[in-house]
Amino acid sequence: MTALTRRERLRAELERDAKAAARRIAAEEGVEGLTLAAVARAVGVTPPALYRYFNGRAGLVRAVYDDLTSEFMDNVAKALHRQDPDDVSAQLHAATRAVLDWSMANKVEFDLLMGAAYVKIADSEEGIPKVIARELGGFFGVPFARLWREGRLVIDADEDIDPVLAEQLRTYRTHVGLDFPIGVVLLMVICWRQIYGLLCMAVYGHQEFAFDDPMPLFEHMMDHLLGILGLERSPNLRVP
Amino acid sequence: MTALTRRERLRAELERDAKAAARRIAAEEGVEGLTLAAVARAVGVTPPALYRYFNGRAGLVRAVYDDLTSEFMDNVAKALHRQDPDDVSAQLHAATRAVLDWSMANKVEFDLLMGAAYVKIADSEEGIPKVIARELGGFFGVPFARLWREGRLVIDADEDIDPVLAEQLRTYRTHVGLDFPIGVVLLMVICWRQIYGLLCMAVYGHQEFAFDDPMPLFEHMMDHLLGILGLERSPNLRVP
DNA sequence: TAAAAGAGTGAATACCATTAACCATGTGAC
DNA sequence: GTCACATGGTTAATGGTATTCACTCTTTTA
Repeated sequence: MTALTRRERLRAELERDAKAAARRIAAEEGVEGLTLAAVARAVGVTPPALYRYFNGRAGLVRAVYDDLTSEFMDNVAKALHRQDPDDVSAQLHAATRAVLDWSMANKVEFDLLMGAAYVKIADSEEGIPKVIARELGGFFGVPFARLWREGRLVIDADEDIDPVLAEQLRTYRTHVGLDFPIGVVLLMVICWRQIYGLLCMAVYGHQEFAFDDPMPLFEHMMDHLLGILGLERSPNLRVP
Repeated sequence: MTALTRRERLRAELERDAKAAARRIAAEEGVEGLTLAAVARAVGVTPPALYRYFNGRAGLVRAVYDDLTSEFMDNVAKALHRQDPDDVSAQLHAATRAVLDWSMANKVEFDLLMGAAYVKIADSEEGIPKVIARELGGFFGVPFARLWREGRLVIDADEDIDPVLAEQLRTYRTHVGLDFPIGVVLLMVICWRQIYGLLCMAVYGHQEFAFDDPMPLFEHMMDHLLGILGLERSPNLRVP
């Protein structure tokens, strides 16, 4: 079965433990509190030992980042697949809500994946990490493509879009691997702008003094966004 | 004239220099690279000397934060007052654009004022800093109040707003010191959500691979937002 | 003019990352 | 089974950071 040698097994275990500890420490202390020394203490080795597993502190953060990407995307995908396969409204609603729920429950992780901390990783020598924006774009592209095929979307004609913006939308479309008109891409970006704004507001808490709970604003926004897409709030939304 | 003693003058000078150095270092190295030691080197003293001026590193960051708040608000106010006093469209457009321009030109500073780094300041023992969201809300409240008085706005009636959301909007209204219906407040929040989303997207660069220049999306958004408010893009917009 | 207040220094402590030299042990070839 | 080698850990050293404390020098002021 497991053709793993003792060494390989121990290595895999320590790597798993170290990443788990790193994730926990980051969540508790913030990314800046995620230190090699703390992780080393948590797993019972000396700090230099971790250099056999990660490329220094930057590599550790990068490893956490990679894990988070899968966790996040899995989460969103699960929320979507919990819905009726023909209920696009429920799919979009649930997936978007999953993004918000995960982000609120994992604020530090959000900062790493989709916020300010990302910039610092991208700048490091660890190479440009998988860009979540791309994956998420491709993910949400599926229901948008369906809506487009079904002729539900009211979009701008190519020639009505500012040429510079049109070029950017085409670049986006290529990178994310979509194949519908840039008017649809524009619609996606318009939706994402609002979702992302709400996310950052909620996670970074700049208006926490009034909007302590983001759900009312979220639901209000979803009604609006679904409306833009010619949809109505689904009566069959399934939330965990 | 200057009833300042020699000591007071020297102190004021060093404090000014230290904050200027801190601002420069933060912009170049990021907030995490803003160290007491670096500032001490820049102004030619030893690190402990700075404890006579700031409450440790947290106090230094806080001092920079406070300076940035004024700089930012001045900037936005100037952009607004450059416009025709009766051209609300131009005022809103220019003020919003000033927010974007400043943020793009001062990404680290944006992170401190309106992004993730703020959270860490707010959490520190330095006390809750002036909340920029409040000041900005009060600022943009003026043109909104005018539009409301002029009867241009199409808003939801109080009873059509979800009760929980309505309560949050009332709290926001109170804290920011506005006096129009919560439907107008909701309109402000809807606009801000989009603006803030665009800002974070542009500053944190998650979609930089396609939207390297945020201006086309910004102008597209402004047309939309002005439309929501029953306005048109002003032909007399004055940008610096 | 002498006491008090203020502003800086140097030393000490305690974190942190990172590298280098070194040692123990598991692995695999023979 | 034995032995060379790769692997994964150690300690020690370097250098960066914040922070506190004791001390000195200087300016202010009573």
